[in-house]
Amino acid sequence: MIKTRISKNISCISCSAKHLCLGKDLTSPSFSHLDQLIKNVKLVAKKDHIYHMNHPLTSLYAVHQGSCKEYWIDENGNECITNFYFPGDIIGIESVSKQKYMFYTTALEDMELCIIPINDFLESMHAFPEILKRFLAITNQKMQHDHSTRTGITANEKVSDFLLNIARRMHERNPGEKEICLTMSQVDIANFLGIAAETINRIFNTLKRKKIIKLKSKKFEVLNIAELQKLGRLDYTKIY
Amino acid sequence: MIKTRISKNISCISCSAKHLCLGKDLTSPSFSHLDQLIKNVKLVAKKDHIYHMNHPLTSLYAVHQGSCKEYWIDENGNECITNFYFPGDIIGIESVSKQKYMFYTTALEDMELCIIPINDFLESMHAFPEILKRFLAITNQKMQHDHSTRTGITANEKVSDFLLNIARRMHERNPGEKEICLTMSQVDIANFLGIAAETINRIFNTLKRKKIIKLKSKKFEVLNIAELQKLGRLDYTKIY
DNA sequence: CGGCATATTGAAAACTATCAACGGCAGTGG
DNA sequence: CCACTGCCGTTGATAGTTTTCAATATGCCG
Repeated sequence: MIKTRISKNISCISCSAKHLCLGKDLTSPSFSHLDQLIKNVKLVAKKDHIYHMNHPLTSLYAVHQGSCKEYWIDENGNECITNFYFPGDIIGIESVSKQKYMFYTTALEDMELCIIPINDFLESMHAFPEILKRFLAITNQKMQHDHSTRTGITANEKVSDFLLNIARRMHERNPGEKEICLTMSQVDIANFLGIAAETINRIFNTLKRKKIIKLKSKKFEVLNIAELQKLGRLDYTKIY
Repeated sequence: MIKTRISKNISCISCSAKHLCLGKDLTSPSFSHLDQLIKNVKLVAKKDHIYHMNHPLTSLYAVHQGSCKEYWIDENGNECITNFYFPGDIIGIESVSKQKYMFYTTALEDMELCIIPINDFLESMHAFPEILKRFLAITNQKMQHDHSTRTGITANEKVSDFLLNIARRMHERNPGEKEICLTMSQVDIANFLGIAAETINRIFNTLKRKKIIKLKSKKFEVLNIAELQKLGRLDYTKIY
């Protein structure tokens, strides 16, 4: 198993997520600058923290490989999951202006994260309008995404929207692959959606019975996307 | 009653919401620039639209006076309210990068809105690092705010968090006044929180019976803030 | 003074959480 | 290598919450 540590050498140019990440839409000088900004990779072992809530914000991270969950702890000690992140996602954005991390983030599997030093990055936005524009776009996209994960009202709607959200994001990252690995547990999904884990499990079973999804252990696949959208509540025209 | 129209002459310098709005923390050259950027005020009558979903984004708006609701319409024709805005709030932020409004917004009462032409404003961010910094701070604040309105799970938690949210924002705007005017209807609150209007009404009555709030017609007041926070779920350390 | 939107209340139905028990699987340590 | 342990997923029964439906006030605006 890998240990959490810092490693060197990484390149945006050869990254498989560059069509989603910070570098998207950047032209030559901006892109090169960004590529040079990211010098180090942080390796994080499954279950380890990427950062802790209230710690000073030193960098944003771009997920290069793996997945993680973002959460806070309520007054009763419950883990309240706020987001899941996958390759190409930037984590820490909501924490920039307070200069401290607003949440905890832990790896759901062994991860590789590109370190984006925050001060260098803020300077880059001033120097390169394209980078500013891209950052605003990512921020906007995050606002829309975070909103879209909270549209469902009933448990059925929430679960349907959640599965479609995951399926869509995985499709962006690997269009050829229909089978998705759900790296988070059902308990994690329950905490994220604010419903009981048993309810999640029962809805999964119903969806399996209706042949709308396939799910075995962590292996997940949407079989009938139209039907799943009908069960959900999300306005898909707003996302694409 | 006022008609929806454009009016002239407005000044950030004398605005009562300048400690909350775009101009907050700006020093002399940036502040003056911002002040000059905002040339016109849009007057919107109660129930009229400020903008329509999917229309091209021409400007952001700063609420100068009044309040409004932001919403979209789901596939069944239900109005899904995503936010309420009050003086000093900037509306349209989530729509910047797509260059079209992502939601409908209508006035809950007669309003005065400062028009922030989007192209001029984007240029200002390049020219004045302070304005960029302030915009990033507002964007961050919005992300945190939008998140904080979605932490509650049970109906009681949602209503408690909602009332505290409103009370806190009104206190920022008018610290001396304990009595708050709830400009939105109970049906609006229901649509916003994703629970039935009858449930809202019953929880309001329970809170009144317990002397935690006072509520008569639109006039609202928190009588026991500590108790209301206990009923809610929000982590208040993250907001202040 | 209507007429319509909003607020209120009760009763029943639907939904979801909770509690409890069990099976399977993976990682740990002997 | 195997037994042990703990986490995760599964299922049923029950309790609790919330929605829905229906009927009745209340209040505001023209």
